[in-house]
Amino acid sequence: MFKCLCGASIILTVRWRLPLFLKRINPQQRNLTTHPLIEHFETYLPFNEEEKKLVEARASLRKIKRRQLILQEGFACKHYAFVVNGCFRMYGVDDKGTEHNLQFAAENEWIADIGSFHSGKPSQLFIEAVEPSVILQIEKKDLYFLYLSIPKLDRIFKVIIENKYVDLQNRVLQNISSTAQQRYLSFLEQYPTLSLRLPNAQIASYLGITPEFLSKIRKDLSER
Amino acid sequence: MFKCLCGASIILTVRWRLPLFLKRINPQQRNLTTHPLIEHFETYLPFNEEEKKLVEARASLRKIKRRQLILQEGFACKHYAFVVNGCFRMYGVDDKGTEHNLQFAAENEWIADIGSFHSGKPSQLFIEAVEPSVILQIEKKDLYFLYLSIPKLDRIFKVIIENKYVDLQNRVLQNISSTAQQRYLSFLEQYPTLSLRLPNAQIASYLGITPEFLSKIRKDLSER
DNA sequence: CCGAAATCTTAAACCATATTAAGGTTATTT
DNA sequence: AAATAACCTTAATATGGTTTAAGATTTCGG
Repeated sequence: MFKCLCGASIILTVRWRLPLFLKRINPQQRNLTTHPLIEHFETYLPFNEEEKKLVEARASLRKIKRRQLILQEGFACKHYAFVVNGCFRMYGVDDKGTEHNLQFAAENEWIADIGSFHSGKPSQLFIEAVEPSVILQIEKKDLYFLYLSIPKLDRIFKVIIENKYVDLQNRVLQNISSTAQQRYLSFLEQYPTLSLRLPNAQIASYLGITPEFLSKIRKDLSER
Repeated sequence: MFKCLCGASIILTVRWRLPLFLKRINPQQRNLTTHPLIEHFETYLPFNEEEKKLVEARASLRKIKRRQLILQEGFACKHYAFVVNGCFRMYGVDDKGTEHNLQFAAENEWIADIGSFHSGKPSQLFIEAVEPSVILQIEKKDLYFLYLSIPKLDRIFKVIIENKYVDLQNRVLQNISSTAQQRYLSFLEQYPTLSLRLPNAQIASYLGITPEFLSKIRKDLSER
């Protein structure tokens, strides 16, 4: 039940009300009895009532339109964003103006430019909603406060980022050792639902190839 | 002075004696008054005497020969290794038998297959000493004990891995957006000392190119 | 429901990098 | 110091992937 090292079981309480527009966006997909962030944290370790209140008070809900940016190159990354609903991409732009997708984040995932967030320096990256989305965002001072008042959050975020690190490392290994076709096939395998939600051009950008070449790969694959 | 959020200053005590062979390997490079791991941790947060003893009791020093493996594909990764002296590479092997370097780790860096370490599952990776080296290694049960008895270690390792994550993310961005020449130049810039210690073939493998092509890149660069 | 915008596909020419094979140089071991 | 192993370079050929340009299809906003 828990993603890390704790056997105790949890009793969920009905306390938090999801705004209407959230239900409209995706009415059936989510259990509406708990605050999404608490639900997320409790997949790692249990939280008591006081801790839950601390978290809820410092996370603010925000609705994001398709194509809206929540981080722009040149600005510091001010928030950690937890995706309640929808999907985002984080990308960099090279000198020719071409975008390169570094990461996608859908429901129950975090997205932020971690380096810029902690250093306060201008980011080199963009984060854009690829679907109409809802996030819970936490400001730096609030997250730091939460780390101090709920020490197990250090543990939880350590585990979260360890898992992201492992994924990223596998991606690097793939990038330096496989052909584009192999990378595309493992993307489909690793992110089957994402691959249906995203335009192919976005997937191509993530794989480090042109949309044209992905098109060719898809043709080759379908002809077998 | 500290790498994270704490202003207090530290008083170093002379308590730990480095074995002779370590001084032989690299006599002048390191301050010999403190245990290397404590020194490392205290660049993040200060440790009291009791905490230092806990850490020292659970880290074991190990001397590794050049080309010796400290992790092999098919075995679980049993230790977190902190490099006191020397240099390691972590690599995967593809179906053709070609090795692909994922990461190097020199003095004061950690190296482990984090996924395999936590899951206990067989690793797909190798970790090999590229120089005669000395490490301090911590077993899983000891590290988990330390996490429980010294909670700030959660914080410290969270920050360590956040930094590694940011580096890795930059590498992914480079891989999907730059030519091999650009990647080689930024490798030289980012790791100037490593680039002198490593054989070019190892650097090529890290960059995801063949040694022959790196050779051509170096020729092109020298002809300008 | 329409028009505009975004997305997907095809194909030819071109470029970056791999492969193969060979010879030359530098370290390590004995 | 010699022998061996590891490492580096060169060059010809082959391949994976890009570029460009154009047309076809789908999606979205009004």
